[in-house]
Amino acid sequence: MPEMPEVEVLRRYLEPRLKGRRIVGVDVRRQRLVRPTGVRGLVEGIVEGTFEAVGRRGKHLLFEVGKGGGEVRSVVGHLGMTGRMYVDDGLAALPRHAAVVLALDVGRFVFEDPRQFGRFHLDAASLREMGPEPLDGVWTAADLAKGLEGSRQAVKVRLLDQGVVAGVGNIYASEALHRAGISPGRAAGRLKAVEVERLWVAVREVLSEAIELGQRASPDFTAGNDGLFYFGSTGASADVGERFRVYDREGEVCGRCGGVICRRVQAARSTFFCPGCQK
DNA sequence: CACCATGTTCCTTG
DNA sequence: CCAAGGAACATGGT
Repeated sequence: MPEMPEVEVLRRYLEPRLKGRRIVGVDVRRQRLVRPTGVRGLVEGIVEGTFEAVGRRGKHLLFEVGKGGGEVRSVVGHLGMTGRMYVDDGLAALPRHAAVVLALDVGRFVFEDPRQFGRFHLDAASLREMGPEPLDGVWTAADLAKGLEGSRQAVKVRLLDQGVVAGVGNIYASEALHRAGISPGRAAGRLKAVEVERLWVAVREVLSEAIELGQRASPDFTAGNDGLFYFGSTGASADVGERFRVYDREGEVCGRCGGVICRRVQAARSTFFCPGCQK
């Protein structure tokens, strides 16, 4: 469930449930997810530590674990495509693809990930080349212009580069371009200033509205259920149909211009757009 | 069986 | 150097 809005909603769910909890056991059940730190490094780094905060950087979660004496270790968590995290009372059976399970002084933290593209490690290097946060009040349209200028890459592909702006993924890239009325195949460096401005507004709106929707959806984080998930799940599924204006809507009518929504492939990912109102 | 999937990295080719 | 395309990772849904 991974783009920035879903990660942020998850962060808001996790932080109050983890803050102050002590880690009494670390059970790594899928070793590939703790690379490059490794099982021993992770266990030694956080066991007997206490969660002090849960932050976020782009699509990464940052678990601040205090080890006493003022020492703090940052666990970097990434959901990949299919990762989920929740806190429960530890009584239910673990999901089939449980990857990392933390026994807490009260309750249990579970990270599961069927495809195992996610990460849970102590390596901060993965955060270093990340671009600005889109909603932190610091990122400006001029910053976006700087990220696009000189690039002949398609603007849709450019938006997926986490160094341009952190947290935009395949769904919200399509959504933002539709909202801005910009065709996804345009060369990034050839957008006019007014178009960059529209895109900047659209990125921020699309992301912040998704966070609000996720907050309203009263997520149910039981083991087999994830109310934040995009499709086909229980929980917020009633809202899902209205969430996206173009994503996964090939052949449907565009709500803005009445045209037909198209799908094309860019950088081996599906892009959805309306040729009628995206120029 | 075929094809698709919210992410990221690596490799090859032009 | 840049851009694009493909494969890889591993599993599940339709």
